Amino acid sequence: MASIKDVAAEAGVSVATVSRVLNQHPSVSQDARLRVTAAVERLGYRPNAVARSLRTDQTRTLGLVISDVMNPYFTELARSVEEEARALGYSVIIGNADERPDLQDHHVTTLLDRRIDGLLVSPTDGGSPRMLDAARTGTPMVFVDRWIPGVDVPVVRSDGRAAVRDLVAHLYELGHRRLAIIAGPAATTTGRERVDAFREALGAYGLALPDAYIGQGDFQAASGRRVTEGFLGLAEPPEAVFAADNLMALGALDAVRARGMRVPDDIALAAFDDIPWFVHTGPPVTAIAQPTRELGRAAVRALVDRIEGRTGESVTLPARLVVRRSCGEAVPRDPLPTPSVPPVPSTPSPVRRSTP
Amino acid sequence: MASIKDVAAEAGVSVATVSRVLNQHPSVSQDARLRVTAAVERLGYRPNAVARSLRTDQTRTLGLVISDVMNPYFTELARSVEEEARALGYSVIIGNADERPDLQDHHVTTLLDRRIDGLLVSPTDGGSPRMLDAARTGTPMVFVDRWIPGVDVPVVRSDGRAAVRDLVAHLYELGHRRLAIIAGPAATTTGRERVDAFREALGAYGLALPDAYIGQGDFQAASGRRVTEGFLGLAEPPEAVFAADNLMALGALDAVRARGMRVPDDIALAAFDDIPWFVHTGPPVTAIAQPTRELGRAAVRALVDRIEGRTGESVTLPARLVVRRSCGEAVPRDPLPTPSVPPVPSTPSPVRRSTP
DNA sequence: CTGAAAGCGCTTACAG
DNA sequence: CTGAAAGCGCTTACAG
Repeated sequence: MASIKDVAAEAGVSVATVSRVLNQHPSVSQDARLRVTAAVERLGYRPNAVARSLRTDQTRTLGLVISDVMNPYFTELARSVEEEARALGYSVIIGNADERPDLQDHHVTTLLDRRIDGLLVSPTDGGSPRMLDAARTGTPMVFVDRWIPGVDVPVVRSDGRAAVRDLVAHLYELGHRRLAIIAGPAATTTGRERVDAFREALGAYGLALPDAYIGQGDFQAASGRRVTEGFLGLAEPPEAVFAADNLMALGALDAVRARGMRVPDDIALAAFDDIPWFVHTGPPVTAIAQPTRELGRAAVRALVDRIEGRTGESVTLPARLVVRRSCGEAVPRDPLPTPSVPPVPSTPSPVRRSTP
Repeated sequence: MASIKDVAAEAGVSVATVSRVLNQHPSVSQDARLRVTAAVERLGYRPNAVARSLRTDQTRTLGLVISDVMNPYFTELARSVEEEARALGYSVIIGNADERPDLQDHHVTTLLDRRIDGLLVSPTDGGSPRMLDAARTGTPMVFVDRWIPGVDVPVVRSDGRAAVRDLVAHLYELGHRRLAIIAGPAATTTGRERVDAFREALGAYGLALPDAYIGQGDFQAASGRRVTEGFLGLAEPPEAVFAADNLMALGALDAVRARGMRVPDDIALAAFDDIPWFVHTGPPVTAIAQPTRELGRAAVRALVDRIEGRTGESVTLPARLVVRRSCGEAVPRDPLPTPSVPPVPSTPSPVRRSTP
């Protein structure tokens, strides 16, 4: 592969001049510029980003450590992160933690070894020593979706409290009183917050959230199935189940189906995180939608701000309820599919019905 | 961040010795080794992968350019690629082409600039000049899923011909005679092959595939919707529609639903590529499942073989039909979810019914 | 406007 | 077994 030396020789100038042309340095003669660009063209030369990084001490690369790529919510987040990063002139390297702290650690280490300019993390747990260390030693860093309390890093996330209140109101209105939740890992903020928000919303209706109605999941489908089986085996099973993410809702559907029961006739179901498939499940699933694209964008902007010496602030965007038929609403049909990424609503927490 | 010099100073040896310890070079005294490892520990030193890459001319990184991350099939492929790469000591950088040739080109260029050791590509089109160039100039490369004819690069893919035959047999058996297909882009091999296989299978039953029953899609949901609307508007609409990927099947479901019609009562539907959600759609969708994990694994192995100077051969694995209810089968219920990634069957093309 | 030279953080023959 | 030195491909003060 041609190097800058080859280009210099071909153009009859020094490598310094070639470098200047490549980096649009102003003080290069028109003549030199022309000869260099011609030589670059002839040789099909492309600068070696590795060498450039070593010299400039910047890789123009962002690391994104995500909890689980197979989760459509995170896939979409990753996509929007890459999009915004590209627009700002950065590449992104994705590390998939698969909800495993050890894997998360592996990726943080690898990314840091590669000297990425900044790190975007959706932590799987309380934070590995290496990650905490990176935060402390000044690696530009931003948390997305989930965060670690007590660590001084901006957080870009959405607030689902109002949407959870709307969901509980919706369930209450439909006559459901025994409401259960499939929680995420207590080690994650989203795992804890969604339970808290749910409990608080129930409280407003004078409803309790007994321990038996809090199932411990891990954000993976299998745990949703397991927890739901437990719920269905109770002497007094819940009338409605709220899954704290879309994969556990999938597992819940599996469990209900395996029992030969039906949603919403036998049990109501709702999920945190809306995804395109929820429009097409049997029945379509009522869900709380996050402004995923906007979260990804905001996270990248905050991180790049930090990298480039600007402030880079935390951002919280509202989530909103999307009502479908899985909680028992008496709606005959769902005529139009809901777009998976609706625009951010202007009002704090509008309840949107996918059936006009 | 501590450099190798700091470690050398701390341990009282030369950087050469530090490097030898780091790379487990045998000829280092026990004493030196101990002092170095202690110094590394104390300083929290991590070697700079950028510098190492520049020196050794290898990045231990694979590039993966994928047609569309939001497509669950490719997400799963990417996941298994990363898994296998990690097992072999490589990282992977994913570039999402979003089915856009210009984006594909952008990622290929970026990846090459970063001097990745090898490239895994699922081409979105006939191949950009830069990619073809990379293949010609000897960048280790392997095609996955899709490939470009005439380019001397190993191909790892699955063969869906037998499964498509099984699908047509299934549709025929259920009484369907007017069969249509939502095709992928003609610029992709999978786009062309699936139509060919379908046409060939129809021929075996004396059935034709008229032009009006070949809808041109682009592997994205919107095109599946558009094409299906066209089918439904025909004087003589098809009785069954075969979508060449899962996203277009999603779009087809949208279109049918928007018309106030139902699957399979009004029209049968089947898809290429099986995904976990197909178990839960209304109705569960009959699909052709690829051994996705195995494809990812095989692709990485072939690529690493090439990188490390071994041969690296093409691999073709069979796809298989998974029958559910979307084609009209008289099956009352689907008691157990189909695993999204079943083991590779030993027989060439077993028809698997998800309902025993 | 231009070039020679130093240096980014490593690895690795080479000599001892 | 060990170290001094060269060199990977760039960028960038510094001098002219």
